Amino acid sequence: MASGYNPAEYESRWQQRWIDERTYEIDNDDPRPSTYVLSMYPYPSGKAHIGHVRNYTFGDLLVRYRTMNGFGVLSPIGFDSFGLPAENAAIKSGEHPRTYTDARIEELSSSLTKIGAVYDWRRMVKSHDPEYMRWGQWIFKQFYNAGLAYRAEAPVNWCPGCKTVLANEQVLGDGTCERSGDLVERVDKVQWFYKITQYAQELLDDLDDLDWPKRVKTMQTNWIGRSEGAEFALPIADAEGNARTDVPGLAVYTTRPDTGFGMTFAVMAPEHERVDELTTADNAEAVAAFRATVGEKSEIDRMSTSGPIEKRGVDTGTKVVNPFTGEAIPLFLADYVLTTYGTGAIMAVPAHDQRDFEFARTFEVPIRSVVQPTAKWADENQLPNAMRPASEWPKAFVDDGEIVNSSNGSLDLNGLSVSAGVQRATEWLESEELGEGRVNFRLRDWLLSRQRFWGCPIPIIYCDDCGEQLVPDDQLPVVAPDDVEFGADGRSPLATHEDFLSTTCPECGKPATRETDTMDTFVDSSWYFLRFADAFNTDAPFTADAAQRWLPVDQYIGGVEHAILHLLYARFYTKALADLGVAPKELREPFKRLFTQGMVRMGGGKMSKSKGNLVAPEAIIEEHGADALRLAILQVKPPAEDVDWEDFQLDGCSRYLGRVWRLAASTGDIDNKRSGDTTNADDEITKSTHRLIERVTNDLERWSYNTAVAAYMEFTNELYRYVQSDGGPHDTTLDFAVDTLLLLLAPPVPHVAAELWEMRHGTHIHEQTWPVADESMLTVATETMIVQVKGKLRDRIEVPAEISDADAEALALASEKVQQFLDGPPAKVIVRAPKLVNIVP
RNA sequence: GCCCGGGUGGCGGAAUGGCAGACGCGGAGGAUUCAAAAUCCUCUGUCCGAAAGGGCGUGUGGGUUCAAAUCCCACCCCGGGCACCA
Repeated sequence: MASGYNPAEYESRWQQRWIDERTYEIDNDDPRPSTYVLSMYPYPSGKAHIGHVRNYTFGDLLVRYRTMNGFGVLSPIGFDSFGLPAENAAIKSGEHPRTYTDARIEELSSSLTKIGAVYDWRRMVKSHDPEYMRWGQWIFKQFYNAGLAYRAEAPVNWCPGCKTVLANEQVLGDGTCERSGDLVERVDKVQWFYKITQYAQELLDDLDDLDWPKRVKTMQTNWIGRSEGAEFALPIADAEGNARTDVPGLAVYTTRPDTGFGMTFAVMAPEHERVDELTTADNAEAVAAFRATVGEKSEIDRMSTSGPIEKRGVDTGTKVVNPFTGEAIPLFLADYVLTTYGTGAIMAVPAHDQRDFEFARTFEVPIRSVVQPTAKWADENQLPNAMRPASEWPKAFVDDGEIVNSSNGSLDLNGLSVSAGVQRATEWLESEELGEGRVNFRLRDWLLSRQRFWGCPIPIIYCDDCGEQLVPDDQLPVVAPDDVEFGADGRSPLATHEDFLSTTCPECGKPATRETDTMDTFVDSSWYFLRFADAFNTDAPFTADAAQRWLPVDQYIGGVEHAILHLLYARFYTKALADLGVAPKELREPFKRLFTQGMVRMGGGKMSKSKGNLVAPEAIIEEHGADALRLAILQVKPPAEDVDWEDFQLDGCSRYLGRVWRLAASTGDIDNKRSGDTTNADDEITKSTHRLIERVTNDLERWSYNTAVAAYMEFTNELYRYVQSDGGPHDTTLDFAVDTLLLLLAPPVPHVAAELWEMRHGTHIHEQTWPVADESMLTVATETMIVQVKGKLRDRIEVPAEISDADAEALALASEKVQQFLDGPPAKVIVRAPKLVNIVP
């Protein structure tokens, strides 16, 4: 036997060879069919932890597999290198974020190399690279000129910990900042926005054609939140309850115009712009008091339903007219109506909306049923008689039912279903010129400005005379100065840096000031995958031709935590760039296929730097080798699932690679090898080899890496038995089996496969072609036919693979074991030759 | 509350209507060795049985089917997302 498996001897040597020999560098004129495999570029936090290793192992396996399949694979890597941690480090230590970040990139790059991941490093993109910033700012300008970037005052999310505003997408469900965990405050501020809402419908529609995990698509669908309904005006009532014509009505939005006859009050958001106008003198004091309490509340308090409901609304004293019934109804303010959605005012139908129901109960507004509850619903709610008045219901009836009590001189909804009622009521509103059908989205525009230093500056200059001006192209990139001091107060030093601030107006040449806000780092990650396609271009962010050559990304790999942040923004950017003619017109989506891998946990919890439970791969690689670590990652669990570090089986994987090593390194020394004609046993090995090719190829294609590892192990076990068998192995049969195994192992464990292949052949395994199974070798001579009696296994019989149904049935019925369970001729026999016969007595 | 996943040995998991538990970990036994490590081989769901063999078994309860971990209905539990969005 050859010397043992010793990865330390050769792993770094192969890593260096892949770089020196430019094995995975690829040019845009490469003649091979192209494919683009991309793992989400990492935030450079320093040395890799085991979670990184898992993510980048999956991508690397695919790059190597596709390369062996004859593709010219674009496999780039970059770093999402702007962001708060570098700035926080600067505040703490005084080290400039750039030097800090460059050092972290160095560490992470080195880690990636040590796990055997291969990239075209020439194409590296770093967010903080001035050349990348130049084009990022240039793109901002195109968006600005197209009306897709604008500045506006709006209620925004302010994180007191990060001292910056956040996008809606960065505020967690509990109202805290996704980064610092601080409670986010709502403040009015002038900020920069991208008009992502312009693409809401397309972002929704195009999800259909993406080969993405269903749950990610669902999350985006929910986030975009399309709803169909009607927008119409409630006339303001005069003292007699008649509609005034001298003031415009109050616009409301509803998805249930079918329940218009059940509207017994209306509600405005406390921040609604017409509150003062529509409050009576008598109620002004109460309204002012109410608005003050709402203003004090945090978003969380406001969202919680635990507070006393009587504190959550106030009567304006004004009445509006329900256009369906002609009745004058009260107008309230309530904190459950949001100013940012729809028109900021609603028609309230307490019988058929739970929030309206609770509000009406407290404020003693009539509850009028206009949809007949179903008997089932009445039953579930202990209402023996569904006809009881709605005021006695325990809750609102919101399901489909038959519309009742709903007619006036020109509209009759009675007897219709909810959906038919919605349609008829909308048509009526339109014909009466009261309103129209309308689609609303939950999605808001993307707030992109950040009051931070370590980000890409927004290329805007403010001039007292000329107003907002774009920085001219020849002055790009706008780069933050180096001579800055980070104070302990956490504010961006940009805002107070005189040399940075003062500039001249590009229009009139007079003194002017720069915008000091920087862009959200999600802007940087919204087009880096396009830059990779043309990374050396100094005249443009990329050419449409280069983008056409590589995009969309054929396989994108990353964490599900980006489902509605990065993955939505990148889709918007791609669509906008295509419409602006920067990217190819046809490029509507950036990522054709998406795979979301699970994360690595520790002790059941998330691994994180702050918890101090990161597992560093270095020590593991030293002890077991990078290949064993990669194999353990693949073997332990399906790649889409979260995994606990405790479940990794490094010893087992190490042991397995040792078995492969001894088998492949020693086949020349086996002394009982035969030549010449092959025996049945030899032919079975050859067939198994072909079956392995088939199995592994299928498993790699369907991301079933854990079963692929099982297949390697099973086959290796079979080869061990074969080598040790009485007859001994046949020389070419064994060589074929071992060589094939090595080829199939090359993507998951690239170093050991390369080393063994070179020992055996003197060539480079990663330049070999992926083996193809011979169809004719996948057939077997005999099958084990299972015989069931009434679905229970009673016997197994070896039968020829091409046995007829009749023969199979006869054989099964003749079985002694089967006979024991039969007392007479069977009632029915199901035959699926050659796999199964099921006898029903 | 709504929307997605998921629930299988001591553990990670396999099985896309047809032999439940592949493969690995852990465990037991054996070979090799002066001994050990390493390595190699065998066994390992559960109950009854000396064995042959048989019963039971994929969260729970029903159903469809010759046949269900797999499909359908109801429920329980775990994980994730969204959540006053009118």
